[in-house]
Formats: sequence, C-alpha cells, structure tokens
Amino acid sequence: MKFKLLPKKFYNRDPALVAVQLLGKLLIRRIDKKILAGMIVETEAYYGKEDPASRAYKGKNKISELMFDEPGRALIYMVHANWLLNATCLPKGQPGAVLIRALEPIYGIKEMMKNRNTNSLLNLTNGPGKLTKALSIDKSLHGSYFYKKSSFLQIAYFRDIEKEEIGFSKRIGVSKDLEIPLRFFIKQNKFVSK
DNA sequence: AGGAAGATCTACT
DNA sequence: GTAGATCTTCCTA
Repeated sequence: MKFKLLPKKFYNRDPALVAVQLLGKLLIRRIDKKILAGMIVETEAYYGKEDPASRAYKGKNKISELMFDEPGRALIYMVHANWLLNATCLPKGQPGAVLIRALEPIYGIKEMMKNRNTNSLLNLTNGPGKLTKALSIDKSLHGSYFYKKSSFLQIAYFRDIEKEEIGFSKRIGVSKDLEIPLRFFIKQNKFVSK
C-alpha cells in the first residue's frame, strides 16, 4: 500500500488550523512489515504561554521541549497511566501542538483488538489513551518525524472533509481552558469520544 | 527519596 | 455521572 505523506510545511502553521486539517487524514503505525492505521476524527490544539492547559505554559521542560522544536514531530507522554500522541506545530522556537484524540480504525483492526484486549470496534480507538494502546505507541516513538518515509509513525492524505462536516467545542478534561473552542471533530462519526 | 499532579479509562450505580 | 485505579515526570528536601 502506498500513501502520500503530509509534507513538513503542513505542520508549520497555527495549531488550530493544523488540528482542523488533520481531520480525515490517516495515522499510520508501521511495525515490521505490517501496518496499523486509522483515520483521524478528533483533535485538539494547544498553544504556549498564553494557554494555561498547555505543557509549554510554564516554559520548557522535558515534555514540552519538543513543542519548541521543528513542526511535524511526534510528542508522546504519559498522563493518568495513558500515553498521549501529539503532533508539533509552528516553526522552531514557537511552541504549539495538536493532540490526536480519536481515530476510526482502517487497517489492522484484528491486531488493534489484540493490543487492546477487546472485541468492541466502537471502543477501540475512541479516546487519546485508547488509540495509542491500539497502535502500540509509547515513549520509544517520541520525536518521530510524521513526514519521513523511514518513520514508524506517519500521517498521510486519506479523505477530504467538507467544512460542513466539522464540529467544534471546548477541550475535554482540561481544568483551565481558554474561551475559544479548540477541539475539532468530524460530525456524526461514531468514533469521536463523548 | 517521596509526594503530588495530570490533555484518562473502566466499571459501577 | 462519578469514584477509583493507574504510572510517569517533575518538584522539593
């Protein structure tokens, strides 16, 4: 299977814009010669010092460091016993990231079910911690380049999403959110978390 | 060395 | 709808 990967410059923009445009794209996890992949159906945007919910709110630390790095890299860290997957945005020096919150499973569904130890398709990847487990994503993939052919973690073009299909709301599970909605999802998709 | 926090998940009512 | 479990990183001493 051949996929056209998103170029680096795709990520070199405002996180909210990248978050919207990541909807309908394919997240690919390569393991040996197998692939596990799902369509991105839900995202959230995070900023820097003006965003109290951001890891980069208080400047750099080991986790947020990568948010200041070049765009198009995988930022992975643990919260509440779950690995969360983000894509870095904005040019080097400016912090920004998009959290991938939910996928619609496309390839390797059997394998994902094994990883998650469940038979329920609907509950396979409908949450940030669930999708990382389903695709066996962990700290070892931290810093991967989404746009490189050699990466084990990639994002490719898949489906076009119309403006009318996109819904938005405030971010979920965030104690101090901003006033503007920064969560984006595909309306009427069954795999969006509630 | 120890404790607290955190962008969650599951199971239960 | 909510309580409890779970684990890694960071902060303070």
